[in-house]
This record gives sequence, C-alpha cells and structure tokens, in this order.
Amino acid sequence: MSTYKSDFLNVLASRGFIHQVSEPEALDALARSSSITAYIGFDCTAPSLHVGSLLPIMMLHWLQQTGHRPIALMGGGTTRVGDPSGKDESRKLLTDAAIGENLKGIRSVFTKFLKFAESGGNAVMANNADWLNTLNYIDFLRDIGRYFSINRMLAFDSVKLRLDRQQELSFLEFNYMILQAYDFVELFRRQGCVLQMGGSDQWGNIVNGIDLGRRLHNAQLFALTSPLITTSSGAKMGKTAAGAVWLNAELVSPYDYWQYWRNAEDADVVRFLKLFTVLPLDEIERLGALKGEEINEAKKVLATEATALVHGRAAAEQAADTARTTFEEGGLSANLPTIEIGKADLKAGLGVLTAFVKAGLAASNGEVRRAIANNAIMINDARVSSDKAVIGEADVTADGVIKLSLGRKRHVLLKPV
RNA sequence: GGGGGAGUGUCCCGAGUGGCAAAGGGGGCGGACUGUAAAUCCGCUGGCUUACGCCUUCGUAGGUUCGAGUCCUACCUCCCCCA
Repeated sequence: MSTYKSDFLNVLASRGFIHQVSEPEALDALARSSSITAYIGFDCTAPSLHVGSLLPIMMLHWLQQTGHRPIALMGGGTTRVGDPSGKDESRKLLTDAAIGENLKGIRSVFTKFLKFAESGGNAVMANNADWLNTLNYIDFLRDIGRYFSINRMLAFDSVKLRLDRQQELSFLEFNYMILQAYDFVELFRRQGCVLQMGGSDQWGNIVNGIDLGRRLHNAQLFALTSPLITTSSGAKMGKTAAGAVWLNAELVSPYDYWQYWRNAEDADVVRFLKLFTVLPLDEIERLGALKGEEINEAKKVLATEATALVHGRAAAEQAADTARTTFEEGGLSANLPTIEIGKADLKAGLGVLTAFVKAGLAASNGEVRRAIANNAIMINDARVSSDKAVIGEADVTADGVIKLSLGRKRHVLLKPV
C-alpha cells in the first residue's frame, strides 16, 4: 500500500504514524541513500513523560531502527520561558534546578527506546538551553529576525486563528515559532539534522524552521508530522482518574500501566498495536482478525508488549500474570500494588475510610462513603455496607495480606509489617 | 484616552430574581448488563462528621445587609466599539 522506497518512511506509513510530509519524494530518496538525522522536541515541564508523548518517541525509535540517527531535543530553554499557549493563566515559572531534575527523569525514559552512545548507539539528547540561554537579543534580531516575514507568519494557522477570533496573541507567543525554527537550524548546524518530526499541530512551526534553513544555509530540510491520536470515543490519550499515565515506574506502576492498555477499546486495538508496540505487521493483522470475546487476547498482547517497551519484558510478564490471577482466577496475587501498614495500627483496628484513603484508592473519607453507598467497596472480596466497618488482624488472609477493592478493577493489598 | 461587556463548583462548558453547596451538560468514577470492551440504563462527582450540623467555594480586596455568586467601591485579567 505504501508508495515509499525507504525503510524509514515505509515503516512509519504502514504503522500509521504519518499525517503530513514535506516533499515526500526528496525525503524518501535521501532516507534511502543515506543515514539521516532527525529530531523531535519535548517539553520538560514535568518529571516524566506520559503516554501522550509516546507517539513521537516511537517515531524516533523507528528512525533509529531503520538505520538513522535520532535526536531528542529537550526544551530546557523554552521551558524557562513557559509556553504561553495554555490560555487562562501563565504557567508558574520553573526554577533551573527543577528543570534539571525533570530532564533527568525524562532522560531515563528515552534510554528505554533509543540507544545512546553509552549503550553503543548513535542517539543524541540535546537541550536547547545550550544555545537559547546565551542569545543576544539584538544579534538574534539581526541574524535571524531579518529572515522572518511578518506577512508570512500572520498567514500561519496558529496565528491566523487567533487573530481572526480577535484573541490576544502576545509577542512572546508570537516569537515561540521563531525560537523553534531557530532550534531546527541550530541542530542542522551542530548535528547535520535535516528532519523535524512532531504532532500535526507542529506543522507550522516546523515549516518555519525549514524556511529559515533555506534562507540561512540554502539547506533542504524536511517536516514530518503524526496524526493527533485520540481513543475511538474521542477522548485524549493518557488521562485516567488517577491522573496522567506516566512512563516512569515511580509514578505509575507497571501493573497500572499494563491495565491502562488492557482496558483499551475494541476499535483501538489494531491502531494501538501498530503505534505503540514493535510487533511485526502480519502478527498485528492476525490479532486484528479476532472477533468478539477473542479480541481480549489481542488486548493482552497489546498491554504486555506496550508495557515491555517501557518497563522491560520481566515487569510486563509479571503484570500480565498478576492480572490473570486477579481477574481470571479470582485469586489473590501478591504482585498487586501493596501498601505497608503498621502491625500495631492494625491491632488497634483500622477504619475502612482511613484504610481506603491510605491505600490511595480514594481521595477523601467522603469519597469512600459514597463508594460504599454505591456498593463498590470490598475487603477480601466481601462487600462492605457500612462506613463504620473496621479492619483488624482477623482480616489478614492466609497470604498475610488484606485485599482492598474499589469496583471490580482497582485493587490494593495491605501488608502488615 | 472614552464607552460597553465578561471572569461561576481548581477537569471543561455553562444557568443563576439577595436566602445556594449554587440548575444543566460534557468528562470522570461506581453499579447493572457484558468480554477488565463499546452501547444502554441507574447512582455519585467540595471538605470534616454516625448524625443534627460545621467549614471552604462563584477573578482579587474591601463595603452595604439579619443574610451576597447576585447590590456598591477599588483593583487585576480578557473581549467588543469609538479615539
């Protein structure tokens, strides 16, 4: 089905990563005849990346797998300013120390998907703070600003929409695309980077970089964007009641991560298998042919494969195993998320309300009360009907734990220590 | 610089005559049905409390009032029209 000749574009196209490409023939030819360098920019406003960033990460992964060189660009410089596009309130400015911390957490995610020099690969992690922090305003205007035509910038969707709706567009925000364009050229100079990838909303910004590259260095640069991924019901990826689905194990356990993918909707399974696992396409096709109840098998594969990428094969198998014991055999797996509790506290008796809040299954006592009223609370698989129920030593099972459940899907073990 | 309008439950949108813990959606969570899915139906969706009840919420800060999201004043932010 694909019309590309290079492995790189073929893989991306057949797995559903491509939304738009600038000059596809030229890029295809280049990717076929040589090893190219490409980058994607990432914000570092949080200590980890979440599922929403997985798509671009996978693009870098495939880039490297097909013989090219990926650069993960951290927005250390742009984060210092704060992306103004989040309308209502300007974001709190992060301290440099906090940004540094975030960078470390994010870096550990990338090492799972890309091979950096220390593991014998050619992937590069860059930080735009390295060049943005030292920019001199007047020099920058003279060297870079002269190449930007306001007329053209005004025509870009991101700007045009705002102006059409008579909404405020700050000068800072207006400059954001210039900085991003500059990043691209800077990476071209430093690393010979010729391709920038990103979400479809980045198209305008990327194209600006291409333009700047041509004007400054007569370079031919390329853009490739991915479609915006939502679930079939239209929800954004990566948000659950517990918050974002982070990729770091300290923030979201491998078990919960596995569950996130296991609960995917039927209609999303094939698409997600292509995008978020590295399974061969014919295997995915086979899984996609499953109908009705059998599609659960495909979901388990999706969950295990996706989890293995982020947390490693062992953790993924363990999560799958835990899920099987818990859901299919109705049993109790010691691998469920476990909260430790003092023996003395238990002896004195622990109220259900406190216990569930402590276990992180509910945010407040009131929430537990409502859950009880909704028939959703179970201790060792027995319904609790009173918010005055007390958990004591007698509730410890033969396995030495107490199982708390909220609904059928969320379980936590209390372990006396 | 002048005139007009807006900011509501810390997820979003959005009603709101001075008596409101504040209509209604969406989203989320739970229950039923299923396949740990979707669709559908039902319940919940500020905190503390066994409970009476108490506390905290409608841009910010004051004021009027027995009582203010609702009235007054100042300030902040945004939008529209005129200059």
